[in-house]
Amino acid sequence: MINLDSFSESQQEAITTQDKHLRIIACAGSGKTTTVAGKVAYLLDPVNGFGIKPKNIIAFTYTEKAAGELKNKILNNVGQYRGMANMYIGTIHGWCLKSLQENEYKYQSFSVLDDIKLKLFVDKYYDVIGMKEVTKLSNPSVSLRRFIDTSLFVRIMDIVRESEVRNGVHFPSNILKAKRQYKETLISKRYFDFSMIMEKALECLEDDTNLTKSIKDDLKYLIVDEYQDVNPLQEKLINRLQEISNCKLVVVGDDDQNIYQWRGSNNKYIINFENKFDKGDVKTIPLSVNFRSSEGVTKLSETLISNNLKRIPDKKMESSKKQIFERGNDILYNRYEDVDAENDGIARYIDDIIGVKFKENDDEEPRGIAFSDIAILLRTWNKAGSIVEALERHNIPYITAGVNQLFEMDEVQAALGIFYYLYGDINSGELKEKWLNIPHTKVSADKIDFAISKLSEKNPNIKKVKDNWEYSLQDIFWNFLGDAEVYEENFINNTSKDIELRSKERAEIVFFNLGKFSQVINDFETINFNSTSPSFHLFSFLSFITYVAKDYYPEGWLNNPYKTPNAVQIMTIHQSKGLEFPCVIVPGLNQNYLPSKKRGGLSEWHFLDRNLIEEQSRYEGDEDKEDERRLLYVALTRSQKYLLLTQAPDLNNKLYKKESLFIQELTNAKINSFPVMITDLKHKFPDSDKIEQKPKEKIKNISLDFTSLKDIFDCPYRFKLISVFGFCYPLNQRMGVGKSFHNCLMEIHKEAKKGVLLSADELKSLIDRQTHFPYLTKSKQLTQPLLDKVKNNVEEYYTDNLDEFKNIEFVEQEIQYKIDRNILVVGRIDLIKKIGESGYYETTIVEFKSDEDNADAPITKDQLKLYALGHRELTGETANYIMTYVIGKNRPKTPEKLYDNDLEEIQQKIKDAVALIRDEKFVKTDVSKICSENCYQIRLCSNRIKYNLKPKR
DNA sequence: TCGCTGACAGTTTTT
DNA sequence: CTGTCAGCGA
Repeated sequence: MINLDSFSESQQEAITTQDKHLRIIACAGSGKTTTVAGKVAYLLDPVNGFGIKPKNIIAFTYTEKAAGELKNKILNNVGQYRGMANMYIGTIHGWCLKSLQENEYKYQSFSVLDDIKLKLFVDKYYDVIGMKEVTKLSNPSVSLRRFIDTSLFVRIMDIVRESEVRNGVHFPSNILKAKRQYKETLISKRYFDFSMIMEKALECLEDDTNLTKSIKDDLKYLIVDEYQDVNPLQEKLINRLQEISNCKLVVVGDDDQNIYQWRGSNNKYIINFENKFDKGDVKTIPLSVNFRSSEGVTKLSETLISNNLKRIPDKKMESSKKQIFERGNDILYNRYEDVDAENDGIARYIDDIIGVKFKENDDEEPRGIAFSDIAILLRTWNKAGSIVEALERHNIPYITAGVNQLFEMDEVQAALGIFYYLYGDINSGELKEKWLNIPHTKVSADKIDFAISKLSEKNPNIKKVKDNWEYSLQDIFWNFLGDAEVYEENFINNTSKDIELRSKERAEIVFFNLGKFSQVINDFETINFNSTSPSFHLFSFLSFITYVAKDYYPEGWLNNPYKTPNAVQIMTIHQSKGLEFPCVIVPGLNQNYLPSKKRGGLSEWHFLDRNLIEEQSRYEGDEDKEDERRLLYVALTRSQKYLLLTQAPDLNNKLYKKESLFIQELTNAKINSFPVMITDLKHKFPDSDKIEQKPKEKIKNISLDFTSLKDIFDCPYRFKLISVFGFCYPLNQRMGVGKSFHNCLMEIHKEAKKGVLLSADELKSLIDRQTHFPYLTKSKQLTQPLLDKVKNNVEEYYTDNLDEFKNIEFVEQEIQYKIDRNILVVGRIDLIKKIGESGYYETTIVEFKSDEDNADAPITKDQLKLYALGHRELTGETANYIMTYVIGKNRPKTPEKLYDNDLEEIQQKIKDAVALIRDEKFVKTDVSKICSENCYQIRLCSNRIKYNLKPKR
């Protein structure tokens, strides 16, 4: 199955060593992911006789993106191996959440708060969440302030839980009290934050729980990628998993690339890994050949990093010399008069290098370097602005996380105006003007007037609104856009072909920013929907925007996750980790920038005693600048061949005048003429050697769940609005009915599968536990009917289906299905039933819908067919029937026979859908029936005009 | 060349 | 709040 010949000797050793704990020290560009994927395939391969199944392996990665890449490579290696959905590949957090929810039913109804929502939550519950307890060390009468110090509080809570307490000391009582109140408040509202997921999972593993048992039985190999970035809590969890299961631990990483120490990660775990085990049980395999970079790049990087003392001794990095190093040409260090000249020099360099011949591999035909082959790597974002200006002067296309502040954009100001108007801060004329001021808009003044007039129905002071506490800002936003006919096409002004293209992009940016604003509303309402009267809800939202949101939303980024345009990429060094580029530019090599100045100002350490935390200094940066040196090391090793380092004194900032001390270290390289210093701006690359630029084809991995597929099947343009632009649906009080049903049934089925029959009381407490309506407002008249509805229907389901429970084969079975090399469809099947005797039986895949869903829609059949594909991947068998069960009506539909060509059909349908995404053909479905019946997005779609539809309100 | 003083400026981000 | 640096006096 797997061909070892394609791997280097040390890679082969890493792959085939299976009887020891393994530390793989993988230098930059050493083919780390490929090797790990090879290792997994090797372990699974029946030929090798290890008897390892997918469920015996867990692989932790640092990000979901990395997980996707690893998963993809593994799947491409193992071929037709079955049951791959049972192997966990993902983040530690992801695993913890999944395991918690599978192990303890009560956590099923919990959700995880991200950064922004967490801060909103903390601000909302300021009085009880423990923030007031945290006081200044120098002056205990000063405590953390609401809104202003929220980030500090969250950071302190993270440090307190994720770091290690120094031996012999413990936290003062106020911190402990704060921690307890913080956790209790989150739990009481059924929320986790990221640390708590890990804490709870660890607690779970410390007892003799089902989770502990399943780990003990199943886990044989635990792979941890990017091990240098593990923090103390994660290390504890990893150790615990190993201890319970006695599995082999495989850690992969590079201590020189630890750049997240300020987030608590600790290099010592990878450095001291071998000490954890007996000598004969553990092995270190260095992957020291860098297949990415030329010898020039590797030597230069090595010279730099050798100045670090706290690292694994005797480390080497050798270039595979796949890229030829051309001395004096590839690696440049340019110094300029001032920053303007520096930025201009960078732009001219880019102009110059475009079209230079480049080969990924020796045996390839060369292509011309394209814009997308070039990355500008920054230490801080504040450098981006002036570089972008220079690139614009030179007409060089670029993509960046965003230079403009979200709330400075005209369209966002206009959107915000809707709410200022409702609150009475601006008048209708001012609101109208804001909308008509958006550049290139074709939205008509009359329609704006109409939309404004409609807003009067939502005035929070009129009686109808005042008495109804369900007041959705999101809904107001969508309806305004609909009434005003704010469609994407209304921002495209096509006069000439060239302008048309740009104008299309501009229209997309407008919509992207509006989508981002929709997410701002969503973040706010997720936390604050159920608390206040309409007028106070509006007031709080505007306060949030004015005082808080600016800091919480640093920028709106326009990054299409599904394609990489041919443009220079501007990003931070941190973000560039794991990436590679033929050409890397590192500007601003000044003291205080790279290495950056230590941070002053009010910090968490004014509230939390430094002496309590083991190795506290890593949070703040070390004296020897080792952290910053690693950062430059990461930047340099992103380059395959071309590297431009620049420096110039900044006339406007006295801190950035002196050259970085790292330049000295680079110059001290023993190799002659490293680096080559020039200050002239002449052409470096002769035009005669250049050919046409040709971007490298970067096919991104796509992982799709049924929700996104459903959007594409129904209407690709809806997919664009939701998944590309990011518009969010309004929240409402009834939300949670479907999920409550689903969770109840899950617990019932899981218990039934174990053979447990529930008493009436047990069923009642089950329903209690699983019923959750996160957005119910204070007006209580809805609460009881909703609770009754879930209760009655679930109880009825239980009694009606007692006989069926013996046939349950799988509950909540995860599936994945690989469509082609880069597309993975994932999902979870509610229920699979198996009826009959051995040798002759029939399987039925069941999907539950509540009566509010459109259970009869053909799309539901597609969903079931897709699950059947996943089921076949898992078991090798094709299910016989598919069936929908409508809970509200408590009546199953008759199972439908499933045919082989059903599976082929759905497979083709998915392929077609993915092709639409890849080619960005987000066409509007041209069927008025679909548009009118179930499309909320019709408000933002020109089909509304075409079919003259009035959206339901 | 050393020490003092005042003015100035002010990260990185995933789960 | 605090690291950094230019300017100043000795």
